[in-house]
Amino acid sequence: MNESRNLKIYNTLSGKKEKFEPIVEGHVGMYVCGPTVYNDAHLGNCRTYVSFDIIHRYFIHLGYKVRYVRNITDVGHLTDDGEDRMAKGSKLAQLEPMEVAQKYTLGFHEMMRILNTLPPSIEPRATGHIPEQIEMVQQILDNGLAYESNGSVYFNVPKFVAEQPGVYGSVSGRVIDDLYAETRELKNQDEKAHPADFAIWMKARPQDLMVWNSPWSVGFPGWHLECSAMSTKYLGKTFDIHGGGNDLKFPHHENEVAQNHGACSCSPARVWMHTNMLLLNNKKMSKSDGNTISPSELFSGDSPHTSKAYSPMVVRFFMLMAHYRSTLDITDEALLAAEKGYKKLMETNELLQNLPVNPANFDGSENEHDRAILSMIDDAYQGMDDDFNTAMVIASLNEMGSYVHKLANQQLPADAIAPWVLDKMKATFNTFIFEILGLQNDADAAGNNQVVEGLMNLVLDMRSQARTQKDWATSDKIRDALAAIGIQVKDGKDGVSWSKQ
RNA sequence: GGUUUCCUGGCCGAGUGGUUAGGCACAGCUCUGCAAAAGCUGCUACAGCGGUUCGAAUCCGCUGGAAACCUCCA
Repeated sequence: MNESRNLKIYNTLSGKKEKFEPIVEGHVGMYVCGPTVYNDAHLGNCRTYVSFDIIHRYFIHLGYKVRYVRNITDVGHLTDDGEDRMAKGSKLAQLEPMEVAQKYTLGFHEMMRILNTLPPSIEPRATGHIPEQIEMVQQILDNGLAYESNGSVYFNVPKFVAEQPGVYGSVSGRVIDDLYAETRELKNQDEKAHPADFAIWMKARPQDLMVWNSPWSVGFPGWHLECSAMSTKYLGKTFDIHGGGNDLKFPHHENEVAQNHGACSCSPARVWMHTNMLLLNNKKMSKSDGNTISPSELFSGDSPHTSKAYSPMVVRFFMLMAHYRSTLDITDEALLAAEKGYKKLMETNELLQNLPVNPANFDGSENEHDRAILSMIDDAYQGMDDDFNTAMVIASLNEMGSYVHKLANQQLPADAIAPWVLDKMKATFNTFIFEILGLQNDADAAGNNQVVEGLMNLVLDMRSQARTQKDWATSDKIRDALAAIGIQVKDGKDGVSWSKQ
């Protein structure tokens, strides 16, 4: 456990950054609302889960034992026409509902793997926790905070507000009176005692396919219940962190909190974290209104919004250049900038790891360069400690990168930096880039082929010979031919290197 | 209509009551057979108008603009 850290996290409940204090020393329990698997994962989902991946990774880095729970929603959400989403998708495709869920679950996992996110500790499915949800409905009924109406069960919001004041509205910052004033045309309004009430169990209609037996009717659980039931089951009644996208604050998270209170009179999570939206054309990306670019379109370049393909790691890096609580606008120009920045950082790290550490002629004193580098390392940690500010981390790494290049180019003598400081910088780079930011080096994957490596060495060796003989025609032909197939030759001071574009 | 958030240099994007974020682009230079690559240097902004303050881009107010939520959504 790294005792020196002073991690602060922005808590939606208080609207402030708070020092993180785990409930159980050395352990972190974190629940994040997962995807609904009735469609391909879209980039917005990816951003949220990349953001929480960083949080997950940093807790691990700090030495916490983390239980990270992220659910798969494979049932229970209604569409505008009142039909269960999963059922709708399955009817269109003539597939079993669970077949649809399985297909998109696998696709989601593949996308998470491509983006190099660590898997959660537990990934519970809503359909696998129907008994737990029924039990929770019963508890809420027993506590008098819900009522049955025509086979469905509704959460009694006004009663809850009266009995446990100050809770409802605390996540979304909504005022109760405003909520009550929003008398809209909603579904099943006639069954509800109050417009603000919401279903925790829905009686099925003939067209609903995914249904279960319950004490009240054959039906399915309410839209927010799964997270309440599953977080309680795996993390306890009160746990450290609950996260999700900004757009889930209301009604999803608000109702979730109400359900937990309604069941056990206790607050589910101490800290609520919300990630901000990914923007396209300066608007929220959204499946429903078509303002979207899919991950695969981004990776293949097959989109009207981009000029070329971007690798998953470039996309991940792009996301990390912004803070998770800020909106992030996707533009081709910004992606291009991220791609260059990513490649440069990777190359800088290669350069750094290959710098010789030479303690022999070091005089033992700590100089201004050492202090500057140590201060930058500290900045990187402070960035993470300040509500996971990855943008600050990247800035610090880039600043250190300037030193790396100066050393590599001998603009600074090799012994300008204390050996132990250089060692520490090497370790810091590796730790931050690969462990905490979770980046992978695309170049490793591309060049990790002995045949290619051998051929390139041969070709570049021939070019070097031609150059020694001032046979520019031959050397330029080799260079241009390689460029034509996307390989860039880089003539450096200490020899030739190459990279795939 | 209600609630909330945001408005930073050519672009993206951090941060802060007084001192260079960083990246990309651009310009100059170094290196180089030429080019590319790489490095160095430069480019110093904070929507507008008021107020608080010794001092505000940072706090407060107003105006303008944008977005999110209020309906499934990460």
